Amino acid sequence: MKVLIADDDRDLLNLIAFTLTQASYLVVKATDGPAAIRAFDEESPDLAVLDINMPGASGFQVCETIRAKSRIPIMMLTVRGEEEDLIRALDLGADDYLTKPFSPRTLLARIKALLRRAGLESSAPAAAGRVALDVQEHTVRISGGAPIRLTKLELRLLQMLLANANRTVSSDRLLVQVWGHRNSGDRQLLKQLVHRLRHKIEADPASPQLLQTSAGTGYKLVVD
Amino acid sequence: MKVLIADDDRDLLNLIAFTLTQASYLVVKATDGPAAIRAFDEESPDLAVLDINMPGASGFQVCETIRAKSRIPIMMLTVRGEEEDLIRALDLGADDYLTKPFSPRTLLARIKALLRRAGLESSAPAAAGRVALDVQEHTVRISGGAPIRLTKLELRLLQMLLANANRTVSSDRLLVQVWGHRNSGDRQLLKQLVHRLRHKIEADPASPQLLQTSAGTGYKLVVD
DNA sequence: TCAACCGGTTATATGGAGGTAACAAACCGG
DNA sequence: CCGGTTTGTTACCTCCATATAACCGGTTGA
Repeated sequence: MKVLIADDDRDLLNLIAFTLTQASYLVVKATDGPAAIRAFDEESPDLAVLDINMPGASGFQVCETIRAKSRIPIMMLTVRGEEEDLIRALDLGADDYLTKPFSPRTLLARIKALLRRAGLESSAPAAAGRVALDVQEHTVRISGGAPIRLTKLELRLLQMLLANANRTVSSDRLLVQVWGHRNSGDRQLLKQLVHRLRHKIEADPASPQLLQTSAGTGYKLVVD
Repeated sequence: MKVLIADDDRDLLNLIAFTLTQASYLVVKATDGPAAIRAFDEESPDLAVLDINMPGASGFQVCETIRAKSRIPIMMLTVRGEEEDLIRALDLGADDYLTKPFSPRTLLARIKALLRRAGLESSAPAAAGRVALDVQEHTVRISGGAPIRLTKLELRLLQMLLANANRTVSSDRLLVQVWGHRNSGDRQLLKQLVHRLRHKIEADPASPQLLQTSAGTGYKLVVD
């Protein structure tokens, strides 16, 4: 689990980095807005912690930029007494905020909560019905069969479908969740991915039992 | 395994000492800064636990003094709400911190973690299945064969993999654990290290039985 | 009826990840 | 200071996941 932290206060940055590292997160640091955006592009973190007051681009701009490309959870940091900032931050798509000063432990707890909410929680081996997903090993087992190895994208897709087991997920949502950006014009990618995944997990890929199509909307994972 | 504890609160000191003694550590006690430094010089402990607020020299000074002479793991104790202290402590080279109040059990767990990280773990020579690691001697034995000498990095890599035997460990995590910092862009180092280690421990390095790669994720040690 | 659209399939190009080798730099004990 | 070992760096190769494109059949609605 990789976390991007952006704050121009180097001491605070290091303290946060240390705390998260101890909790076995991977940390990517940035001390100003442009660096944060660069780090986001290069490292593709799973979560971002952004200070609002930073030189270069403000936390707002960083938040907006990231949101334009990705749906990862974003937590904003602000100083007490500037609550109106928060409204703007949440408008721009931030998921949570924390008011300085805060204890490292608090930050850690909130980060865990965010990740849990985003369904990215590291440990939990997600499972529903006959589909058992092992995120760490990148494998699925269907009806207790042999583990099937999945690629990164296949795993993401299954994660999303599994999180909404037995319910249709729209193609647009899947595109955003799996690829992070992409306009919904890019359906070809999803078609391909579904096709490949079916060949891996379906007994008869021509008539899918698990990964079914919901015509005109999207796909659903039927787990019984 | 010898542990130095410095805290001016005698009750807490005794509680910690008792806990550690029960866990079969040797304990050296000090109730102020100068005593702590003296004890360090005379007893050469393997790890130090330092309260930040102490009469005489503060925990900071003690930390600095010890760091100037030694690389033993240092854990700082502080009271809740003084997080800025931690920044300074970590700057001075402390390895971990704990906020009072804490449970003895927590302290013990963190101490063990520190020792493990430093490769000083007292407990049983790490082993799982056919892989037996002797951390002191920097050697492995595979299926009871002859001991194989390992370099520092090889040892650490193997330690990490052994600690998660039969489970995939992500490349990013391995990089952080083995090299300590590093941007995760530096996968080449890991590739090389894996390559070298395979040539040492695998019967046929071209088709690894022990140190297997999990494509797109990382590596795992299969010990059966 | 037919054109537009949707979903499935196949084929091919491309880029990144991992393996290997060779070499350079740093380290270390004598 | 020397020689060997360990670690870091660069380059190249291969393979596979992903991206891109084209084609097919079915459905729908003008």
